[in-house]
Amino acid sequence: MTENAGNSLKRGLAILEVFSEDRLEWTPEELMEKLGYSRPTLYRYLKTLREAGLLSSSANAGFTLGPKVVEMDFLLRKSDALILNGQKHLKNLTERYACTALLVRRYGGRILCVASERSVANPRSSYPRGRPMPLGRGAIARSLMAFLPRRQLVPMIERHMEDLRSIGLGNTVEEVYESLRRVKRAGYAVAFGEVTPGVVGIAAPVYDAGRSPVASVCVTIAGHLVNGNDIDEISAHVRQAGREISEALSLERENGKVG
Amino acid sequence: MTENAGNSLKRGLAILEVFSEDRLEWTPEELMEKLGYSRPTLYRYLKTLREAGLLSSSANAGFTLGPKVVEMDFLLRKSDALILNGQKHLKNLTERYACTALLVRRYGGRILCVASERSVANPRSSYPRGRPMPLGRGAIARSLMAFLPRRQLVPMIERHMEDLRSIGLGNTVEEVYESLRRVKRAGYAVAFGEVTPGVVGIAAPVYDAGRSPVASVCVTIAGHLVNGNDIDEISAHVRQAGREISEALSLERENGKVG
DNA sequence: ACATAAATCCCTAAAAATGAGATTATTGTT
DNA sequence: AACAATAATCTCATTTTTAGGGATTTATGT
Repeated sequence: MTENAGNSLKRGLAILEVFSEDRLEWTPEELMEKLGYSRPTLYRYLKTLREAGLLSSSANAGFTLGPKVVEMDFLLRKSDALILNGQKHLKNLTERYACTALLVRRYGGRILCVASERSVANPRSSYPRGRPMPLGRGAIARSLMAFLPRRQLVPMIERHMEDLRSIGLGNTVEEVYESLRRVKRAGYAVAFGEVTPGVVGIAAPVYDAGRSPVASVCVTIAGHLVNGNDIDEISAHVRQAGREISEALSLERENGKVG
Repeated sequence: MTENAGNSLKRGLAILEVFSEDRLEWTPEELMEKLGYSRPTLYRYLKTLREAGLLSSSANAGFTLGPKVVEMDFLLRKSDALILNGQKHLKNLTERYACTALLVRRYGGRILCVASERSVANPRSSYPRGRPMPLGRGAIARSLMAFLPRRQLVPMIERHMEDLRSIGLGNTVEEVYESLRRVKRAGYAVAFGEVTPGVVGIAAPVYDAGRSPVASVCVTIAGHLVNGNDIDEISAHVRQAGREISEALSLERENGKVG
């Protein structure tokens, strides 16, 4: 089904790709169907992946992701410069406002929350650590898109034109592009209830060393808690956090990784 | 260095194995040395793993684990029956006592915390989610070992004889075995400062369907907060939690996975 | 004990992996 | 800005795996 011809590592890893929020469990039969692998081949892959701890099979049920994932996640939290440098800024933000603060990383056409802190009991924001977020809507997505170079940006706009139009960013690619230019000039993005109804998102980009942002720092806060002035104040802090994290990242870069 | 001959999936996945808490970052050069792969081969693997999001490379630094790990961890949290069923029991325990409550899973010769809750500000216990725990010491390890069948147990005792002796479980394999039998009869394990000084651990096994426990539920609590009676009380709750989680797991098993 | 389904084994043609060495990017330096 | 040093990629012939049909074994349920 998928065309992963000729590369047994890739073919094996493709199995990990089929797990998603709506499909947390797969039987060998289903995997054969989905991936088009023959029975013995599939079983060979599954065996290897299970031995590596990446998959886990419980008798009656099918296969799920395995405990090695938990271990790797722990290691990642200890090694990801973005998380390590960003955490304290998230703390600052949640201490100052009744909000959820997120670090969202861009990778391979997606954006993904990698760290979050919150100072409100019932978080209306529905994107905990690890859940991929929509690309076409929300302050975070926009704070990343707006700062991309035109070459990367235009195709992305085209891909998400429908969403972008529906939130009123413009009806043509050029109009959207212009809207995003304004976001870029402002240095941050604000969204009112685009992702979660009633929740305001305020996001600013984080840079690594290059021209394109690698991540976004974002505050989500209940709409009824804030007015225009509050948003101005918060966004100043969010931008500041974005700048400081960026600086920390590029410093680390220069000196080579430290410790 | 490692003998992973003839299996490119295995060889590729072996790269993920070298990441550890003391070694969060690897350069290609180091990986070649460690794994004994040729330069082009290694780079091919790295490319594939990076494309899959499992690795991430930042220019100046080497390779680290990648964002896909975060995503998979999110999915795992949503699909692991142990976590799903156990979470509320952890909550119960932390609400009742000023403690940290853990779920620890056994896999491939290791034990690994997969979920934790805490009701104390500064957690003395040093094993957050994802960090592999020592096998030879601590209530958790013992609550898992004690319930293994002799065949599996004896070699494990031998492997960890040094630790086991140092905590006073016995000087010979037979003596340790007898001590563990007593733990089994009691139905739970208690440890005083074996893993973290000043911290008491109380753990009970969790079963899946078979004879050997698949996990352990554990409470760690500051030693100065508890006396003998408290420990009796807590351990009753911990055992109860273990039983209830086990029951939930085997029910799910019988009916096939539900959700 | 028996039937049914699930997982593994066996095998060889066909395809992919491998690595030495050359080549090309990338980065840092004067 | 040219250059040196390093890092990453490419080429290609050879060797090694891989893949998958079909048979077989093992597990599972009745």
